[in-house]
Amino acid sequence: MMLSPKSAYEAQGGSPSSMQAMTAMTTGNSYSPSSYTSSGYSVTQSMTTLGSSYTTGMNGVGMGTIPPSHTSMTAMGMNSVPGSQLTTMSTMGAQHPGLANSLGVGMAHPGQSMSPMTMQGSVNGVNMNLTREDVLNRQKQYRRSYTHAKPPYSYIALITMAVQSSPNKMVTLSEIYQFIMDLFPFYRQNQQRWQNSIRHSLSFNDCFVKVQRTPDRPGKGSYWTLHPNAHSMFENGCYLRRQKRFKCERKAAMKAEQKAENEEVLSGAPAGQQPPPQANTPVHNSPTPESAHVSSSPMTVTTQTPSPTLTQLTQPKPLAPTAVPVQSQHPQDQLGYPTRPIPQTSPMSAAMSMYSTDHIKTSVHPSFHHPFSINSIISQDHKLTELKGYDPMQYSGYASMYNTNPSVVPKQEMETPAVTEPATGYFSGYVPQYSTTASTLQS
DNA sequence: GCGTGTTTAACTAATG
DNA sequence: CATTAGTTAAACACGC
Repeated sequence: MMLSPKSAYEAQGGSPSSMQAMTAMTTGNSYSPSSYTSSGYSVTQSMTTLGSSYTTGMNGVGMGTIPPSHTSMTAMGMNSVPGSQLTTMSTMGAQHPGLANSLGVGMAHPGQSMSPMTMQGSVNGVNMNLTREDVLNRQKQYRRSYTHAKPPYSYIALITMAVQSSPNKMVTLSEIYQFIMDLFPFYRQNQQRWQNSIRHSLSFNDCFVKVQRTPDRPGKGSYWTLHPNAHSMFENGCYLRRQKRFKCERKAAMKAEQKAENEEVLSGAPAGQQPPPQANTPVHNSPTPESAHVSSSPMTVTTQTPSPTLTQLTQPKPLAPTAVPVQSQHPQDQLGYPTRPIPQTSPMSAAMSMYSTDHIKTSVHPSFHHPFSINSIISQDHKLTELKGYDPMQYSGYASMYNTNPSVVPKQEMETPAVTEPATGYFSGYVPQYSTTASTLQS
C-alpha cells in the first residue's frame, strides 16, 4: 500500500477537521456508537455531559464513520513518527485525548486511583475485566501517546494562541514557533514542514497583520499581530475550523486590481472596469494605513459576520480579576486600531479565552454559547486551573487544553505547580521563552 | 547560509 | 457536487 505524504501525515495525528466531525457527532442528545475495537481495546462507559446522556466508545466517536483505510493508514503512519507510541490508541483517540477526557471517558492517569472495576473494557467486542496493572500500563501508553498526537487546532488557531498569549499581543515568527513547540510536543518534530505552513498562514490570511520593527527595536523578522476584526473569526463557537475565512476585501480588491493591471500590461488590452473598492461593502472604523507601520496597506476590513463596532471595541468589557488594561504599546495602537483591554493571562488561559466565546457573547451574540465549544467543556474547570497554577506540560500533553478537571488530573501533578503565579497574574505555570522580548517591548 | 516572508499549486476534508 | 478552509510542498526574494 502506497502512502502519500499527506496520508502519512494524517496518520500521525489527523486533522483538525476530524475533530470537528467528532464534535458534530456528539451534538446529538443521545449518542451510542458502537464500541471501538480496531486496536483490540475499547472501553464502554456511560457518561453525562452538558446535560446530555451519552454512551460512548473510547473516543466518544462512532468509529464506524472512519473508513477502514484510515485505520490501516494510521497503523502505518505510527511507525513513521519517531517516538510515537500510538500503538493502542484509535485514530480519533490519539488526536483528541483531551476531548475524550473532558467528556468523562475512562481516561485515568498514572497515580490516579481507579479501581479495575471502574474500567471495564472489551476486546473485539468481548468484555473483559482489566487488572489494575493492565489499566495502569494502558494509561501510561495513552499518556505517552498524547504527547505526540497532533493537536486538533489549525495553524491559524495556533498562531492566534501565540499572539493572544503575548503580553503585547504581537509576536515574532520565531516566538510563534517556540510557543507552539513549548505547548505541543507534537510540533517538536518535522519542524520544516509545519513551520513552512505557519509562514504560509501568516502571509496568506488577512487576519494576521505584520507589524514592522521600529529602529529602536532591531532584530530579525517582523512582529505579527491579529487584525482587530479577526477576533470573531471563530464566531461559530467551534474553534477548530472557521466557517468563514477572515477576508480583508479591500486588500483583495487591490490585489485583483493589481492583477488586472498586470494582465493589461501583458495583453495590451484595457483591463475591465474595476469597481471602486468598498463599493458595496461596509466600511468599518479602520485604521488608516498611513498611520501604521504595517506592510499590508489596505486595512479596511469587512467580514461576513457582524463585526464589533467601534464603540464595542473601545468599550471596556468587564475584566477578570487578573486582567490588566492594555498599555499604549499595544500593537493595535501602533496600527491605529481602536483598542480594547485584553486580559493578561497565561498562554493556556489565553488559548482558552481565545477559544472562549466571551467577546462574542458580549459584542456580537449576547446569548451565544456553543454547547460544544471548548469553552463550554472546560469553562467550569478553567478558572480553577488558573488558580491552581496548573502546568499543562507536566501533564505531558494538551489534554488539559480541553479538560483540567481536578478529578481527572493526577493529584500529584496538581499539587506541584511549576511556577508560582506572578503578581501580574500573567500566568500560572507556563513561562513563555519570549517573555524577554515581550518585556523589552514594554520598555 | 539561514531565517523570514510571499506566492503558487495541489491536495484533502468539511460544508452547503 | 461545488465551494471553501486548511495543509503541505516548493520556488523565490530579501536581508542579516
